Amino acid sequence: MPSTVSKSRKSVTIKDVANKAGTSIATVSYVFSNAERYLRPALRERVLKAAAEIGYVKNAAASSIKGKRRGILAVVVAQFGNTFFTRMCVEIVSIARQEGYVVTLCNSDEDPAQERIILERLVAQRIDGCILSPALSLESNTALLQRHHIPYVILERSFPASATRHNFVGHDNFQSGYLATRHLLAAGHRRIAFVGWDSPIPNVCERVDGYRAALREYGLTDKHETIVNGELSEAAGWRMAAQLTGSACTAIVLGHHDIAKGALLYLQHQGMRWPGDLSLVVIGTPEWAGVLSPRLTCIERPEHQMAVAAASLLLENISNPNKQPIQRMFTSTVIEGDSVGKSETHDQRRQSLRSRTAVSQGKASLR
Amino acid sequence: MPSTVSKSRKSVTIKDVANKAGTSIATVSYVFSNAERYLRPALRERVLKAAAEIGYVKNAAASSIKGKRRGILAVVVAQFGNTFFTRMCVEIVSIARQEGYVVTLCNSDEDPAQERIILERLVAQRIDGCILSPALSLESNTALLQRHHIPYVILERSFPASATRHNFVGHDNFQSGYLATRHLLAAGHRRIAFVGWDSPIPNVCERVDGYRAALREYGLTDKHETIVNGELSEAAGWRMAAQLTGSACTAIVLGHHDIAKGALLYLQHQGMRWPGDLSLVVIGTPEWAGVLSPRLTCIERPEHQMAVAAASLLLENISNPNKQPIQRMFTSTVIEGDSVGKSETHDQRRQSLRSRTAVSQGKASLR
DNA sequence: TTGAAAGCGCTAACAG
DNA sequence: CTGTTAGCGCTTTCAA
Repeated sequence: MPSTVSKSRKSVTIKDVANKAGTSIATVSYVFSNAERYLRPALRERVLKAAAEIGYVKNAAASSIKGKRRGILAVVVAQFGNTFFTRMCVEIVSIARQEGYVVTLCNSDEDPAQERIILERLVAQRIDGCILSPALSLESNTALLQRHHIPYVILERSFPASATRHNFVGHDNFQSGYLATRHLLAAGHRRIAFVGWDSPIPNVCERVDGYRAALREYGLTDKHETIVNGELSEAAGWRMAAQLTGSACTAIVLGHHDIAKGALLYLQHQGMRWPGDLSLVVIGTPEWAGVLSPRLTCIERPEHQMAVAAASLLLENISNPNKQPIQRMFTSTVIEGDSVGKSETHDQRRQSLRSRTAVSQGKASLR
Repeated sequence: MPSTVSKSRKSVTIKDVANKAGTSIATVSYVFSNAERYLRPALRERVLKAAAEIGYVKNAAASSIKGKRRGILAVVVAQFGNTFFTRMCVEIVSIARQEGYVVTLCNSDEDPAQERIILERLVAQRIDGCILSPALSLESNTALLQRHHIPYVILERSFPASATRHNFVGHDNFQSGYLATRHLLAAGHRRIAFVGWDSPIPNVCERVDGYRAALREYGLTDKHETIVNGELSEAAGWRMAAQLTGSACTAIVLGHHDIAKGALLYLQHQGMRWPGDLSLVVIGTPEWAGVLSPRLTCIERPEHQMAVAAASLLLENISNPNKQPIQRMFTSTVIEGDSVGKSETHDQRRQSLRSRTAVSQGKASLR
């Protein structure tokens, strides 16, 4: 794979600049990498001028093998097309640039083996740091980063066990599932389905746990649970929605936006309307949620805060590699749309509300 | 900015492997970078084993200063959040990985100065090649790449003048505007508005030209043109849609999906329905186009083909730097939704159709 | 069949 | 104040 590059002409080096400016390569090096060192302003100018004339740009690769930082960060995600990650990437890239880094974005496509290859390639590049959203809870991949002393922060996908050994930034999946469900419960719904994603990563399970916890809080047992899972695709969403139409459910928590899209398509296909025929809450904020009419009620994860936190944490760890790893967990909020209607079990609801703590975000907006 | 990195422990090098395996660094180097050179299988094995044990990974940066390729490609786009570019990026990254490259994605945010900084940083990294979607038709930025002999291909954003001097992959913006408009004309509409983006890049103008050409083909003069432009934002889309409601227009070509979103929001806010009150065609394929009901009719750009073409062209140019630059232009297609209805000027339309060439894609789907 | 040694472009003591 | 010089990790003659 690594073949020789047939450079037509050699690229201009520090030596060329030195010749042109009539000085030594050391001086040129100082001009470009050591602001402290005092140089006669005239000399400095001469070097700069010479460099500009012949178009010199310092070779960061050569510089890095002498112990200087590389100027490259990496972000490795499992679902690059997922807007949740895309948005965070945009943010991270922009923060990194302000600090003088370029960032390499990689997509493991939910495949741990791919992830391994990518990480090895990144280690080969001796990147300065890495933000990783692991495809699976594979400790062996983070071990690789550790062995090469590459600072990293785990984003969103968590390691159940040894959490405190890693820097971590994520959002509370349990709380997302809980919030979505409570929102529907507060609107009076008692038969609520959860449409999820049959995944090896823990995130989804946590959302289901949140769903369950909310039901329990309203005194509902597992007889009231309706949980369907499928693979992560629109087609699966369509299928699962179809599966649900026979059921007694009056509301659905859509656990992932891709699945939500398929489900919605099915509902429209069947001529069903929301919130009339079915109340809906989706976990995530797909672009289309606000364009649909009636608008969808969403659970918004704090993408911006998470991106900022991940980037800062990484940058801190680069400047101080001995820093203790820390974990930061963010919570989601309800973005009210018009897809949640009052259920017929209206009276029950009022009782519920009275007997419990205030459910501020649970106010259903009725269109 | 480029500060020293305080490496806690030095990373493992070729020398460590040589020691461990009881051989010379030359041999280790051959094992890892020259498959041709014959080595006693036993020795090769010994080296491999030693390397695995101490976790050696070749330093690509050091390797590159001896003339080996870097293993890094870059993609620089002007609107990273734009799904059109995001989708192509995903594709390009995946092709590049198969060839052993990691890719650095950068976002110039439509700012030529940012683009300049980014490109300088990439040159400093001595990347092997670059796919660039320029913020503006700034030749000076491509000149930088040329001076450093970095192969590149221009993506989508074209240089009007010296086109043949660059590798180029793009789609025909004129044709997109034309197709959208003709689709509406064929459905009988005669008062068609074009909602565009007031941009310095030529793409948008080309779309408007296509719009005009289609009108002319149907015998309509500039008195029938309604063109509104604003900045590139949802808010502007909303405003422009508002501006249009008073007009006599029965159909709108939405020139960009961000603007389309704002416009749609406005129409919904006003309680207007499509295609009943207004027929719509959007240039681009936003995710939400298929979720809306009725679905939006879209002009789809061949993102996949473009990404493949750009990546292959770049890879070809890397292996053969003296290759003549080539230009590849792709065309769009109509994705029929249900947002185009027959206009009242139905009779005019039939006449038009008879007197002209067949307008195959112009078949309106009536819901 | 292998290894010694001369660099690649750059940095940083250390002299002058 | 500036330049000489010894490497950084790796590749590649060239000699053994």
